[in-house]
Amino acid sequence: MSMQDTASSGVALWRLVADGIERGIADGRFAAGDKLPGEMEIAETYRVNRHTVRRALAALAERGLVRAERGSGTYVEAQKLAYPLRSRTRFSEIVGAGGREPRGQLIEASDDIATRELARELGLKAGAPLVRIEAIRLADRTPICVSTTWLSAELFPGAGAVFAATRSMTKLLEHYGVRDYRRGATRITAGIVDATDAARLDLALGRPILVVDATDHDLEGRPLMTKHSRFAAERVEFLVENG
Amino acid sequence: MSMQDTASSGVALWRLVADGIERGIADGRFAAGDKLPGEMEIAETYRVNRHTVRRALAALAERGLVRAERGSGTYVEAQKLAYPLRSRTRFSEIVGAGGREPRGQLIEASDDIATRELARELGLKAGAPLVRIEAIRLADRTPICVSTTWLSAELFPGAGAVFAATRSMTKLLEHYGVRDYRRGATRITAGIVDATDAARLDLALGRPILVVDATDHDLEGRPLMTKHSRFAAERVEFLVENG
DNA sequence: TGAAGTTGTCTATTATCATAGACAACTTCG
DNA sequence: CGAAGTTGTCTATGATAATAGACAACTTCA
Repeated sequence: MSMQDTASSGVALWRLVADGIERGIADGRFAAGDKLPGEMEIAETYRVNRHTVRRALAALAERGLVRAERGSGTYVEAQKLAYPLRSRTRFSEIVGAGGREPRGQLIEASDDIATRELARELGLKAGAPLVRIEAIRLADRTPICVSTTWLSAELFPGAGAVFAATRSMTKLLEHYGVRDYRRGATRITAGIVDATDAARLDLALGRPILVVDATDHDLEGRPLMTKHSRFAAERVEFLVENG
Repeated sequence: MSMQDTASSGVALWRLVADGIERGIADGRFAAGDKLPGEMEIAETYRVNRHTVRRALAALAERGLVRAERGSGTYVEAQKLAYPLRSRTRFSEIVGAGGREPRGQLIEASDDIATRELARELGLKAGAPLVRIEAIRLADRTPICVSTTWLSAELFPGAGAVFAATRSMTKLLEHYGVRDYRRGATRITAGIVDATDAARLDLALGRPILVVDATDHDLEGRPLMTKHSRFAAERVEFLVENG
């Protein structure tokens, strides 16, 4: 198989190889710390040139998923991010606990108007002015999730700019004097990634995603913000703790 | 966006455009007979060169999904294949009823050994010799499903060669003197396509598939063959008729 | 120490991807 | 008819994708 001698599918060969290896890591065939097969062996199993394998491994290494050691082999770096769903959920703490570096980045901030549903979640009237923040969160260099967050524009004026500077929801709330907050009910569903999120999460089109809807409250129970998050299903594992 | 000025994702631009249009057809934004937007307009919405759009449309036209009319426009040809699940289910009849030409093709035939589960379905002992047939079914030039079929090697010796010649399970059974057969219980689940099936079905990696497991019996209730089929979810719609 | 196996780097070639511009051929509609 | 809009075809250019072969640099292990 190659881009030259068969009808092209529009998907580069190295991407097929990279996806195959990533799937192997995701489903446990290659565990964290494991040594991958040699480049030659991978090339033979996929019936592909060794350079094509190297392109695939380079893409995975660039995301921190594998690490090559000259003369020795290529090793699996990452594992599924264990993501406990607790009342006090902080992305940075969860990622940091796994020894990885949390990062956040603003994609877009804009003004919005509360739908009836958003208003109910936030304890506002329908039509109330909102700030809508579209952000992506990464562990090391691997995108984990994209979130759409809505806050009251009256309570948090200029929230978009503050998030762009701090890159953290926790610090954003601190900026407005909120010292602590808790997560309310969380709804989890699954779906297929759309083209926009696929590009943001560096996911192949149509891969499964975990969809999480949740609203955070301050310690008095007043709603602060409501979120709609889409997680790359193959990179994260939710842990629900009973009790 | 282009292959040149951004980090490449390993998926060709024309494929993204083609997938977008096909999704539009699948979810009803473009109905059968509808005129698509002009090539220029599509190019603008995807921010892509017109030639790239033409490449995408050519791929869809080659599969019979759209039809271009010079000077007029490009029109949607296909619609989801309505696939009724009845006791007497024949792929060729279902496809023919929709005015499309059914095709079947052998991918691979090999000997196999009955697992406990396969043996139970076929009324054999575990370890009994089987013939395993891997086949793909198309409506016109669009792949609809890939099936793995197991038959008893003792009852149907050389079944692989017969299927390769006849390209039809019904004719294969006729060759061995089976004049009619009925479908037993059918189990339907969903999943994500793997790389092998994705290539066979001309599906993007990770797209949803409908997984059907079923066993066919002769009129006396003796099991003939058991199947494991994977349908491209976006091209087919199962109809379950009550009664 | 030395052989075998591994990743890293280099050159080279061919096909595909994407863009750009121009014009022909055709349909639709006023 | 004639203008506007559509698909079809041509040439051209630069960047990627994939293959092939060779050799260096390094690690592991007997």
